Amino acid sequence: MTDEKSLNFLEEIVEKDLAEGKYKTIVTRFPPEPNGYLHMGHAKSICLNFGLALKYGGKTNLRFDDTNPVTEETEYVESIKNDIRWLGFNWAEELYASDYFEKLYEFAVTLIRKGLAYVDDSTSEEIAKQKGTPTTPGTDSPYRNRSVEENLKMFADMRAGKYRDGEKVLRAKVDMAHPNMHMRDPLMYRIKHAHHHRTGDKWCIYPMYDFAHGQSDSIENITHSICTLEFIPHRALYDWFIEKLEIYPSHQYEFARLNMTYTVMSKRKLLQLVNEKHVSGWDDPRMPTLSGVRRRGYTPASIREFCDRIGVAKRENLIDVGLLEFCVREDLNKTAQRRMVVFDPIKVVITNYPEGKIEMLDGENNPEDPNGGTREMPFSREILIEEEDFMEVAPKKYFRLAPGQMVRLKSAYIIKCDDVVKDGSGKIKELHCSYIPESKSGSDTSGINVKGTLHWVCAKHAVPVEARLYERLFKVEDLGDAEGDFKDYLNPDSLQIKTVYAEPALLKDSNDLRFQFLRKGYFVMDPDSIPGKPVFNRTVTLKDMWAKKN
RNA sequence: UGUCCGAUGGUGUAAUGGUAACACUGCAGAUUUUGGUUCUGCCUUUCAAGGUUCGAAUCCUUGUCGGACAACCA
Repeated sequence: MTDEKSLNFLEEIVEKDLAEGKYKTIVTRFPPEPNGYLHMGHAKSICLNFGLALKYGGKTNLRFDDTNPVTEETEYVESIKNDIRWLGFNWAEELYASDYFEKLYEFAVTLIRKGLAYVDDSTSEEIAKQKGTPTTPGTDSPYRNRSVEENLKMFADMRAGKYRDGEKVLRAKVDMAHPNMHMRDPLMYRIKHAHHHRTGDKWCIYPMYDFAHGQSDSIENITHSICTLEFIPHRALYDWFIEKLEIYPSHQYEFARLNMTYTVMSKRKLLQLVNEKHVSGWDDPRMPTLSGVRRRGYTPASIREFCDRIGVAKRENLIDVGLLEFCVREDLNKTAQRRMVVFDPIKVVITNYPEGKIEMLDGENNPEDPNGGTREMPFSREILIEEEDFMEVAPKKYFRLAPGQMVRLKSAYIIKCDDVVKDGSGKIKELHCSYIPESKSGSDTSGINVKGTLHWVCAKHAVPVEARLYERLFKVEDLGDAEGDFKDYLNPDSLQIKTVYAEPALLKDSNDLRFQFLRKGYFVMDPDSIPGKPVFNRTVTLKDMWAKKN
């Protein structure tokens, strides 16, 4: 292989570390907090962490960062595991920060003994005031110089439940004048008499992120701890705890999180959309959650490809959602079986076709796949075509049906439009056409060349199906840039539901749930489907040069 | 008005002192029983000013712009 792909900056670091013998093998981790559903931003992180280990022969742990019992639930643990597996990755070990609570407690005691941590009675408001501001130094807490013995005793009492929530905290003793706000005596432990999804009521003190994450990495011998840019200022603290504790030195590296056009990518905002019922749930096909894009019909391969194409760097970015759509079209074009479905039907009567005759025609399942096989579709005197495929007065480059004009019916015959039948109000009721018997698809001896090919369904055999057509959730490209409430920019037309008419094979001999509705887009069957009432979600439309120009 | 991070076509990402490239988008054309796919071509790029150097997107200085940081969240 000569198609050497250039390395991203993290791959460069890993290769350098490996080459220098710093590590024999690398260990990464994916550390979600089980307080919400995974989204495309997580997919980027998952592909990065698991991808790195896969590429360099290391391993990746799944570690739930469950240090805040108030917001975390087992339900989320299950959905997260499910999403990672769906994406196609396997973790080496399933771990929890809460597994380390006892160890973390010991670490805290160690720091107290070293005079590097103290129990503070200040209220949260007082502590906030002590912190100062980014441009002015903080001030020491009046409790900063308690004796080691007193701190040890009080910390033990905190654990023993002798205090109420918020009454005391454990703080690291670093430097209240540090230019980095995170180094101004950060909190290590807070009191929360809350039930934890794994440890139950065993604990009433819980470590903060900064006192849990790095140490958890260290315990697991994580070599490369990869997180997003906003943790850059935390790195000094991450290193400080590891240094003072003299434990395995994991290292933190930061990359820029994923932003996509026309959507939001924060758990908080996504939760809001769910709670305020702007969408049907976390798995609403318009959501950028993994459960949402899965239901929308995106394939794991297309998402992995997307994550590969967007790259990894440290600069802020806003990825065009069109790239995601490109990736799924690229995948589905090769794999999805073709079916014909008419959305806005207009009846065509083929006047020279025998009444009562039904012919079974063969149609390719997938022209991109030579082994894709064929399916049968009924053809008769009355068929349905798309309303927009006929124009009474056609512009110059219109290849579709118009009075006197000929088109090919896909996998069937060439027809010519002879008559437009209207009702009393002048509305078109049906089209009268004649077909060319010797133009049958596959054995065409007519010698006629037509420019346009239309999809169609047999009127008698058409199966009504519910189609859910999705557009972008928001009206503006860059939500980060938009003034005011992001919900003001919701696209009111992001979901359109309509009854459409499908060829019978859509519901019969199909062993896959993903299809290309010819000339319409890629669709996937929705779990809302019940026997006799199928529902299909539009994953993405086909590229349509004609529509774009008109 | 502090510390830290960043700045390359419309959007992303490369080029690691030696001809600024790849993908997506856009535009034009060819092929096509999907106005799809495929193929071809084109458009468009180094934040600014100084400096180092034979040579700078890359190194140095200053500036400009964007972002992060003051939750008992992660």
